[in-house]
Amino acid sequence: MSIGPKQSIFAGFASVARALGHAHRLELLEHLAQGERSVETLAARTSLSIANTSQHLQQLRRAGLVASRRGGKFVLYRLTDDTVLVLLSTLRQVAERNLAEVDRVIRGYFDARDDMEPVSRKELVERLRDGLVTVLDVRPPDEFEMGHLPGAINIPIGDLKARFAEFDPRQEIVAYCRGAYCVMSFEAVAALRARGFKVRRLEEGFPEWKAAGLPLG
Amino acid sequence: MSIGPKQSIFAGFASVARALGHAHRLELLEHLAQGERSVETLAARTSLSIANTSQHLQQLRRAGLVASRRGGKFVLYRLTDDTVLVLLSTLRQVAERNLAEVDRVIRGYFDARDDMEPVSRKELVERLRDGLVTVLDVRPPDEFEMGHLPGAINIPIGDLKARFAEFDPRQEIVAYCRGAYCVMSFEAVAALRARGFKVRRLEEGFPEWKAAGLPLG
DNA sequence: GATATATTCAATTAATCTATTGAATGATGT
DNA sequence: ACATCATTCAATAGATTAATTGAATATATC
Repeated sequence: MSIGPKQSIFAGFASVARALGHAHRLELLEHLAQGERSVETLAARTSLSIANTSQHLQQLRRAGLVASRRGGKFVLYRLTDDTVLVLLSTLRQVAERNLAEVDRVIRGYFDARDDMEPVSRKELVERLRDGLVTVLDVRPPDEFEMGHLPGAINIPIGDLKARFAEFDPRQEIVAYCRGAYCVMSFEAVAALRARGFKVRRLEEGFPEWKAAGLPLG
Repeated sequence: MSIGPKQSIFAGFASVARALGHAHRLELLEHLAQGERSVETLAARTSLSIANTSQHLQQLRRAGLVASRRGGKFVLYRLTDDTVLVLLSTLRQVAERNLAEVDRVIRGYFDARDDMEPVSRKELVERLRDGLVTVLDVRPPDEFEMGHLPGAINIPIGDLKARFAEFDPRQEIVAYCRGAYCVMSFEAVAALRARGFKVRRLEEGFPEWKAAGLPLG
């Protein structure tokens, strides 16, 4: 006998949750949050095989989390819509708050590098208006090209130490990256502070700024 | 070699998502959203064996989604906090919007019984102030006892037809239940409309009303 | 049409998940 | 201390998921 409507609905919800139930797929979603990407590029960024990447993307697509289009030889994947970002953000908040292991990694790695309160999007919008802040995007250049905060300068983390002279020591720096736990913005803050700069991270990352409808560069 | 902090964080987030990845666990969470419950009661409400219910609850607890306490012989489970509700709500929105199978069940069953826009919490707060609406809670009495909307009358769905006389035909009725797809409120709306009453559903259910900090009965 | 590139599919293996069953554990009552 | 009730644990079997490998498919170029 078939199950009831309630069970069917819950089965559908569960299938979305299962699609999020692997670290590789969450990482793929974080990359797609920066913009549309091919399988090959995603595989390279995540160090997964192309076949494995493709399989994970199929699962994400079947769950309605990503969509794809053909662009010549390439199949380009993107997030289906902004509610996927909200879902990822809420998942993160529950895990941060309630999982001891997650809390341990946050304290042991992330907070050890930057335990200051990140700058809210609202606050940064005001600071940008006043023109009294340097905005630093530490993502790779191709992600910067796909979209960035207004007035942001793009210095990938690997180039940072070679480009310290570009910063005005009198201005505070706000650094941002792909998302709340993108290692690069934490490393950038640690490195800049070690050199005496006043620097904080932006809460979350570029995708959330964009989804909030805030101005882009 | 151990994985990096980013991978550890994603693994933690993924474990929360996996815990949501089964229809039985989502149903258990919906029941717990109404209030604290014992394993035995949850098993009875969901028609699962006690051992199976206990196993699913262990997974939910390990994922930080539920917590438990000993109350004499009984172990009482509850949702860890309100962000779990937000997570469930967002999961539902993504599934509603992006999964064809979920859309098919919604249209074929739920919308077939009530395709009117549900009443928002904000709107109901205003209508309650004016005193021009009847609020109907169709959950079982024990859930009603754990908490309900102000002024609500409790008529479980099985008793509804025997108690039509209790409704003032001049007043609109707003019916609510455990959540957005609780079958009982849809059936109640269909039955009352068939009898000529003016009736709509409340958006979502009691847990969301309570989490919004709105007054309780 | 042939070749190269990008991607997906199918088969296989290993790991993980789910439900069941019966034993073990904890609390209560006598 | 023993019996009863409620719950959890451990073992097992079957189902599902993940990664790999090689084949198949789709597109672009010549």
